[in-house]
Amino acid sequence: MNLTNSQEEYLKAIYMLSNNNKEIRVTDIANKLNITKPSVNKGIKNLAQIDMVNYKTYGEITLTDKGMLEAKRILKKFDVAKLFLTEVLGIDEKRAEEDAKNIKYALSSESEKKLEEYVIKILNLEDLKCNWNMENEKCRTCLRIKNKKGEKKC
Amino acid sequence: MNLTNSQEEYLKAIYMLSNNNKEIRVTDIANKLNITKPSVNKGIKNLAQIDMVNYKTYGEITLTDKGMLEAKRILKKFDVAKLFLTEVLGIDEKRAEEDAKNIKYALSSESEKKLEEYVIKILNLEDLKCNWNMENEKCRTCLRIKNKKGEKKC
DNA sequence: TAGAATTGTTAGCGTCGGCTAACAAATAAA
DNA sequence: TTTATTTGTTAGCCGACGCTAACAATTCTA
Repeated sequence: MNLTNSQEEYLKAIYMLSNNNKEIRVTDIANKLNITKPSVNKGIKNLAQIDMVNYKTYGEITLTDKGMLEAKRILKKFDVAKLFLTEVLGIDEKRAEEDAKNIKYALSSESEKKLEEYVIKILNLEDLKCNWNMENEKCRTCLRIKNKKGEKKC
Repeated sequence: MNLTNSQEEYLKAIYMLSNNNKEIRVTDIANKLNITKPSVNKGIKNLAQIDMVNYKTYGEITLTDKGMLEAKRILKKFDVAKLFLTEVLGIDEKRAEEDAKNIKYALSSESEKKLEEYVIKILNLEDLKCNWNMENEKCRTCLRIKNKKGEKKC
């Protein structure tokens, strides 16, 4: 498939926004990614061409099945990198998110797998199947509300 | 300064090649980075403009003082990332170098610092001031030949 | 429902960083 | 020293991905 980092960021943004149960608009993505609407427009058309998003002029933006799979793969990588940065290295969340965004693209799937195993081991977790969506305080997988004890998994 | 990843790779390549005590030519860099000579030519002219390398048409390519500082900073980051991947995660060297190349660019200096501290702690090292240059089997800092026991530092 | 505000699109620009094709300079060999 | 080989440069193309300016469609509101 080989998406660019920019394309991955679009898919990630759409996926995260899709938790809010409202139509996703160009403006939402532009705000989330801090880029202009024309850039988003171009990027989305681009992703529609490779069948990652459903989109037609002035229409709603949704992920295709293919796009959804990719988005989940991307988010997983991002989550693993962020978790490592925050929980293992002790980096603050803002900084960690910024770095994880780029690290996720740098990590081969092999390294990601190893990093995930490492994080699980070090933090004494059972697994990382469930990750918290920091966006809306729900787990991305099971959609339960994040508890107040700051637990890392469901 | 804010160099691009491509620019960092040029500086890193020049620095590593400069251990061989022979004139660095466009071809050397092209071979090392696996890109074409015209691309290198453009890249080097670019770096000369921002005073990172000394270069004039058909001439030798060397790092300026500024370029040397940057190169060392870049290599350090790369080394830390690679060491983490190989020694902590157990990733094979080829893969680790490929990933570290990109990770080094993704890491903020803050994350790099924390990662370095972490690697030092986990591997029970005193420090990372001396790193092996895997290219020519000499330590980048003290230039001693790598010993056969596979020691990680001088 | 008409006009204002918001949202979305198009066109075109600029930079980065590769590439090929073609040629020029330098070096090596006959 | 003349030719062949290697090395380096120039010109120009292309895709990715931002941007602004201008305009079009849609939606909100008075």
